[in-house]
Amino acid sequence: MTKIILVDDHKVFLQGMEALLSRSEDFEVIATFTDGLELMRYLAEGNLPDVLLLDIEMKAISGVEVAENVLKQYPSIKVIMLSTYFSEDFVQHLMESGISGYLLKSTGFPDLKAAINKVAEGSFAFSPDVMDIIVKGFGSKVKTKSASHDDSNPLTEREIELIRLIGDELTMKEIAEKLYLSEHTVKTHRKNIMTKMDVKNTAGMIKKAFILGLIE
Amino acid sequence: MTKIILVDDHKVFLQGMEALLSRSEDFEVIATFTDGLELMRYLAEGNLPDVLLLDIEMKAISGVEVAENVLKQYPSIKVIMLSTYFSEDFVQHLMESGISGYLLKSTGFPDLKAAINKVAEGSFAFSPDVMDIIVKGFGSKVKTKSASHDDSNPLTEREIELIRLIGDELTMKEIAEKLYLSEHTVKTHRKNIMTKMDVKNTAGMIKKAFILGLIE
DNA sequence: CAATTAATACCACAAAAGTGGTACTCAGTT
DNA sequence: AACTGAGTACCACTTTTGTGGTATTAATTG
Repeated sequence: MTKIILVDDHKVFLQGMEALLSRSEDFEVIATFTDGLELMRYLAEGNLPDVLLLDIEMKAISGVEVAENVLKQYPSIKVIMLSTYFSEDFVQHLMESGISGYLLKSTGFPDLKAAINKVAEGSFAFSPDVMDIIVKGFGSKVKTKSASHDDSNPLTEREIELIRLIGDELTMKEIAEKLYLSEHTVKTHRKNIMTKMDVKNTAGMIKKAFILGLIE
Repeated sequence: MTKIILVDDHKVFLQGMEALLSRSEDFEVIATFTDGLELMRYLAEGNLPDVLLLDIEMKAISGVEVAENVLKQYPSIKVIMLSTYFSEDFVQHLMESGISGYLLKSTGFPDLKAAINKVAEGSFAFSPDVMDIIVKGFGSKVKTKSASHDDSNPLTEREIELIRLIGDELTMKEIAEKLYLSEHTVKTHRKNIMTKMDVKNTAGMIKKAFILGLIE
């Protein structure tokens, strides 16, 4: 019997998943949460699942942060990320943090069940598309370590704040006014953000921020 | 017994919803689809549901287009849109097309069931947050019809193509080269896109495109 | 056939974004 | 006490976006 916790900010999804998983004898959904903070509180009370299914796109705290915290504090918990999209560097970063799986939501339920079982047994489970990326990624990593960008990615809180304001269509000048900062400062932040995110322009930044669940 | 069709490109979500709905005597899920084209084909064969639950964010064809086609061709079908986000003008536009409901995925299953029932009876169902927007929106619509932007929104295929390329971080020049167009043309397209989408800059455009399921 | 829409192309100017630096301060860490 | 990371600030320069027009063509639709 595999004990599972589900986290996703879409309640219907959560309930649907619970219904599906509960039909199987192998799984027990011990709790569901719509945000990472509640989850952390629950874990702190000593309620530890075998597998944690974690949606990546969450508003309050991004799924990535939650995953990292959980893995650091409770290394015995197997974490499977669920996402609509995939992003190469992103998956790599998460793998270094120790996730056991990364599945796309376009995956069917049978595959999901199989994935949970594999992970519960200590193995790994990644969507085929994701596997491609991983394999390719690791190949290029060995060859061109230097060409690889800053993979100690973490955007600071301030930077994420900036990203959101940029997403709200504010210009650097407007952001500077709003935050009582110099326009120079804001431009520096944006510059750093783009370097960290490895994007070329605003379009890429906003798109990636969306994929990473940083905005909306 | 309400006949339901579900459309969402996340298979797990689809299967979860089906499981949940099937537990109730009131509902019968007659089919599920991961894209709009298959749905249209199925409807064309004469398989008509009472209620169509339609995810808005879909890659191939956006949920909005699907909704409009369905409503035009099969006015008897009640359409409920499911979305992660809401956007004022967007909801208004859809309402003019005749949708019966617009729910956020953060809605719980009980509310969803209630919504389906209401809609099946010929009523409407909108998430509370969405209601706020509608009420506010209609207020301002009466007052400042002129201030309201172009609500005959439809982006052309070419425009959507451009949006995707912009999202891929290409500049106007690069897009022009790629598409064998003059840079002027590309700029004109972008200008029109921004007017239609009612956004101020690239950041807004990409964000909205994401929300509308136009990219990724 | 007239009207509309999509796609194309051009112009000129203003406003931002993007590039590539340096550098200071404050907290927290080693 | 030295180091690091986050946040702040500045400079100079180039490129791209964004604004606000006009206009032609082909295709579609009323």
